[in-house]
Formats: sequence, structure tokens, C-alpha cells
Amino acid sequence: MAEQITPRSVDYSRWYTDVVRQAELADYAPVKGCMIIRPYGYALWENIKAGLDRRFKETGHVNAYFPLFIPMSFIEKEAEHVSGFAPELAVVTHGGGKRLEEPLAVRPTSETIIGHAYAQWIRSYRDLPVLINQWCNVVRWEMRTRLFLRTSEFLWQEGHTAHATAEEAIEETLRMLGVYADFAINDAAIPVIQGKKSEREKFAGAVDSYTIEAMMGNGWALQSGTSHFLGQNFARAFDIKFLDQNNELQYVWTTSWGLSTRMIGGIIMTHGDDQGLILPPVLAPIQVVIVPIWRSEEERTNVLEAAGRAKAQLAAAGVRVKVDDREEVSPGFKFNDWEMRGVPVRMEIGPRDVTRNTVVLARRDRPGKEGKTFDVPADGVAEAVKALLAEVQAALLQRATEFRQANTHTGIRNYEEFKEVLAEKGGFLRVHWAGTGEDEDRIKEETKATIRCYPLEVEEGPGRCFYTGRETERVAIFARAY
RNA sequence: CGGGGUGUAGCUCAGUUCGGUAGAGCGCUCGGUUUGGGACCGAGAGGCUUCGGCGGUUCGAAUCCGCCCACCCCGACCA
Repeated sequence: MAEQITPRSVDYSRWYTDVVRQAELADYAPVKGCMIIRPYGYALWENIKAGLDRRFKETGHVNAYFPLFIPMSFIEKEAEHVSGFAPELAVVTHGGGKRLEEPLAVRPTSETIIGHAYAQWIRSYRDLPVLINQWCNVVRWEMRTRLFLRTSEFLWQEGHTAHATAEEAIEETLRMLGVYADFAINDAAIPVIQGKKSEREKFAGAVDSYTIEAMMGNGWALQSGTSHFLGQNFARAFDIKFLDQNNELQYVWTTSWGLSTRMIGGIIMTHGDDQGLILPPVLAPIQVVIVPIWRSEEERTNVLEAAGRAKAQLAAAGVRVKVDDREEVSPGFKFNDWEMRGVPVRMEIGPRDVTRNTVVLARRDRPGKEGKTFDVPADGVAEAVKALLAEVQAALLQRATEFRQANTHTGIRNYEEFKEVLAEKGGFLRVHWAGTGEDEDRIKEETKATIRCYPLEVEEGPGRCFYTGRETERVAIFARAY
């Protein structure tokens, strides 16, 4: 492809957009802020879905589907919820050519309509817990959009659970946060920090919000999934009550948790390089691409035959494999093309390999000759490939973890230092924090950095808040965020 | 919503200053030579009289004027 990808160092956000479009993950739609998810991008989403859905089922959840349209009055029932979401609602006022008696919100999230259903379904403590997830689209009228990271419409899953006690609901909230972290780390190879959101950053209507925060290639943070303890806020708003074992009427305790197509943006910005995408093998739609190389007709026949055998062997071993037998482009073109698309392992088979009964393996995470292994025996190659895929998966996680470590700054003593480090180095600023919400607002205004989370794992012990100078045990991570 | 920018071939854009009847590169199609790191040569198709839309000025508008629309960038905003 003659089109070039803008180098990351030149313009990170153009690099991102170039990768998304040239790797054919997504395209702009005719409507502002909307995107078309192309087959390659959707295949990636399907693999994300599969990895999460399996984990949801393993933790006892079932899938269901609730409607796209929500009566406006529902949204208005929970005070914080309406003030948080009203500005970004898409509202349907007409249907069938007539003005509707009550406008319908296109769901920005489904706590309200699901709360309405739960109020009808839940009567007794024996009905609890309710553990439901749905896969769907939601719409939020965002001012400024970016492919995958923030679009007016996006795909996600939203889990909604109801419990008899606060303890149980909190346990569920943290369990699902752990599920997200497990998925991010082991499937997406994205090291994430589990933490709690500050009051300023929490979900509209939640008691507590938890998040997994990832660091992107430019040092910015990406909120990659959230899990909320909703207390009894929605139970009271929607009258979700049950009779407990003492025959007393109680409000349920609810949670909600979501992870969206934004994760795709996170994968791109965690692993990608100037050649384009690098996909973690567990999620890659194509794990191995076979590029056959030939000159003569005879070589062509032999090479394609060998490629076919290798493909069959890999497919039988459960590897997602594709043979690129296009005749109109050269092998060199194909190498670059598949590197741009992030395929983790490439297998080259040429005339020399056919005579020796070998193949060449190249790993995407190490560019050029360094990542190539020659003379790999063709017999039993599936085992070698599977080992290499696992190696690439581990290497990606390790590289991202080291990058995050190198760009996480500690020991910041005062606000001046804070500003200096943020401006010069960027990344995560891990600090002791005893400030107020107003302090947080001021810092955001002056530096654009926000509290990404209070990490759940803290080994620092008590220390002095860099902003207020007060002693505190609380640790916060500040960063610029998407 | 404020500031800036752009709408011309599938894509990237030139042509607008100073009105004269639409171009280039890439891509695409066909043929041939190529193929172990982004190949080359030749021929060709492609713009509903058409340049985002509507209206105006003019013998004549992609070009000048007015209004509108869309998208992009920067802000404000944003689980």
C-alpha cells in the first residue's frame, strides 16, 4: 500500500487514526461521531466478546436483552443519573409520523429500564441474586469523538445484578472488576491497574465506581472497563424490593459493570508500532498468515501444496490461519501488509523451504531479521507455532508492563514537581493524596491531569500529600486521559 | 456552542487570486514481464453538462456574491 502510517513520534493521534483506517478496523460513517466497524475490526470484537462471555458464564451470569428505547421519565427517576446523562442523550420525539406522547431516550446505559424490569421480577430473597448481562449498543451524544475511543454509538456489554445485601453486591462489583483485569492482562496483554474512582470521576448514580486503567503508548491513561456499586440508589428509584427471611420488606443492592469497543482502541495504543497494529495472539482474528513465495509454475505448485499442508496442520491444532495466495502482489508487499494488520506470526514458504521440508517463522513483535527463524522443520510445525504464539503473547504483556513501569513516576514532593514531571515526562504520577474534589478540579484545570484511580493495591504505606502537605495513607494515580 | 479549516474521480489533492466550458498521482480493469522485504511497461475505464446544496450576478460560474448543509482540527464538554 502506498499510503503511509504517520510515525507515532510525529503525531500520536494521527498515527492512531491511520492505523485504524489502513488496517481496515473501522471507517467513518455518514453521521457525525458514528463509525462503521469493518469485518477485521468486528472479528477482533467477536474474540473480545468470546473471552469475556466465557468468564461471565463461569461466574454465574446469564445473557438477556432489554430494549433500545427508554421512556424519558425513567431516566429522570434517579437524580444524579439524569444530571449525568441528560446532556448526552439522543431522544426520539416522533414515531410513525406522529409526535410521541412521551419522548423516548435511546439508551445511554440500561440501569433504568433494567431496574424497572427487576422491580417486577424480584419478590423474595429466594429470587436473589439476579445476575444478568447484555451485549448491545448504546448512544451518547459526545461533543468530540474518536474512532473506538469515544463514538456516539458504541458496542459493549453491561452487567446488571441485584443482591440481598450490600456486602454481596460489593463483592460482586469487585469480582467483575477482577474479571475485567484478568481478561485485559491475559487475553489483551494489557497490564491494567485496578482502582477506585474519585468522587469527581465516578458513574452518575453510583455509590462507588471501580476501574481498570491502562497506559497507552503516549503515556495517557485509558479507562478500559468499569464496575459500579450502585448501593440502593436505583432500587429506591425503581422500587425494587424483596421480602427477606424475617418477612421484612427490603430494597435490593445493585451493581453494574461494562466494557466496550473502546478496548479495541486500548489494544491498538498499547501494542502498536510505526508499522501498524500488533495484535495479541489470543485475540487476533488471524494468528498466522502463510506467505507462499515462488517464481516458476512448478515452484508455484509445490509451494502452494506445502502451504496447504501447513495450513491444515495448524487449523487442526486450533490455530486461526490464513494463506495469502494473492498473485497480483509481491511477497514483500504481503509482509508489509500483514505487519500493518498486526498478525502476530507470519510463515514464509519458498522453493528453498520446499526442498528442505522447512518453513520460515517471523514474529510481529520483533521487526526484521531479528524476529525470523529459518529452517523450522515443516513436520510438527504446529507445535512450534503454538509455542511461538504463546511467547509473543507473553512478550507483549511484558513489554507493556515495562513501559508502564518506566513511565510511572513516584516520589513527587510538591505541586511544582508534579507539574514539571507531567509536562516533561508525562505518564502516570503515583502520589499520596489528601486533597478535596475542588483541589482535583483545580489540578485538572491547570494541568489537564485527573485522578485515574485510587489503586486497590498499595504498598507505599502512609506519606505526605504532594498538594496539601497532609499525612495520608491514600495513594492516587494522576494522568492525562482519553 | 466559540475559534480555525475543508468540501472537485474510489482515495489524496491541483485548478478559485484575475470567470472561458475539468486535471494529476495513487487505486481500479486488461495484456505482458516480475515475485525470499512495499515491482515495471503498455493500453483503458472512471466526473449523471459535472465541482457539498439552493439561489443570485453574467453571453458564460468549480472560480464572484448570499444563504444553508456536512465533515475535520483546537477549545469548552464528556461513566
